Amino acid sequence: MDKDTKQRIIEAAQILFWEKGYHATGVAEIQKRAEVHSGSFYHFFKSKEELLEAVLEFYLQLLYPVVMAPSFEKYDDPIERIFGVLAGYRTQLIETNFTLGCPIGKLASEVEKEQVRARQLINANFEGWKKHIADCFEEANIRIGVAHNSMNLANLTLTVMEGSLLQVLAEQSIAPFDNAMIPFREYIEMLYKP
Amino acid sequence: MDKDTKQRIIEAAQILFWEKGYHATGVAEIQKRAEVHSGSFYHFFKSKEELLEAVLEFYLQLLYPVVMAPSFEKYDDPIERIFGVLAGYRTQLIETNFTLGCPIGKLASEVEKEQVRARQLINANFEGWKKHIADCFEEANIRIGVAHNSMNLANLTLTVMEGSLLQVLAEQSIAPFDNAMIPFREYIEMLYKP
DNA sequence: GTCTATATTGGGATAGAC
DNA sequence: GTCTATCCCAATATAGAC
Repeated sequence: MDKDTKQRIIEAAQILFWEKGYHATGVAEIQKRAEVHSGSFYHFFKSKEELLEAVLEFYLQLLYPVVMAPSFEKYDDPIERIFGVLAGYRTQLIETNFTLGCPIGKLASEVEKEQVRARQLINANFEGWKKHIADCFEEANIRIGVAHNSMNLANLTLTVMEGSLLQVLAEQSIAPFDNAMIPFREYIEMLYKP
Repeated sequence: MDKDTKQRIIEAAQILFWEKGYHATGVAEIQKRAEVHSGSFYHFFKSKEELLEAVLEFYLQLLYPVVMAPSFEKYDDPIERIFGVLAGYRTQLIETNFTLGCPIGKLASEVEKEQVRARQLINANFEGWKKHIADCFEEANIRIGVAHNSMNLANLTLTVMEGSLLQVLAEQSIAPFDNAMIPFREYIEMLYKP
């Protein structure tokens, strides 16, 4: 059975915003991809911005099952889980020939201060991401019997991920990601295997 | 004496692209800010994209004198020079109430694959930035008598800077920057003071 | 809820006099 | 090199029948 119309629009917008960005994607293009006409579109969303908010809410739903779960199910070790999540972004970049990085990061750089709700949702996505990663660091603390600030480490992890993805997309090469991972991993291992 | 028209256009575009981004800035807005009419604008630039390229070339000129020099002149120690450059971004964020981050990073996230020349110029800016920072790491190697991969460390530095700025602008708080700096600095000091 | 047709604005860009 | 006026199209959004 077909997904309902509203969800088809959200998913069409999601992929287009991810590929090209919010401003560069036209409503007409979203309608075409979703196979929906203008009347239906504006029946569900009163504006493009409202659709953006729906997309960001959808990302919030996808965060655990799509971003975290594959790595969390593959690995038991909490540190491996973290690097597994990062490896997921790496794979995505390679498989899409350096087209798809982090969709939240992309939108974060385009959303303006006035778009209050969209900003809140971007922050909720970042916070959720960091929370899942911080939980891993926390578990590593417990297992290994040390005490590092797990939320700060999660913050650094997101920082390294976003910063290297920006360069990967600019350079169209995986090198900045791999080159950042080496010292980042070295640092984390130093903390947990002193 | 007034700056010439072409330069006034470039500088108007530079600040607007920095504040709002490339897509969100209209040519009419640039003309107004530069106090130039449409005829003059298109006398100098055949398109908005060509102007973007001129702005990126201008950034290449500003890289050393504006971004690097203030810190390089303030500090003699190469590692302090690096953190001084990073502190410059921090100051800019605070003083502009979290409006102005890294202009190249902002443009990097908006420019599409097809904008070949603009992409090259973005990469040239990133490469130049990393080269200056790598030179500092290299000098630290020599002074301290160790051997770390200075270009990889410069890559990590840019990564941490860009990744944390993205979060700072999203959250409208300096915390992600400061929280990333702590472990980053700890890592660098560990390399050079083992 | 969906369709076609259309309103309306603003975008980038051009024409041609001066 | 600069001015005013304007073109052209794409953009978001709406109207109203079905």
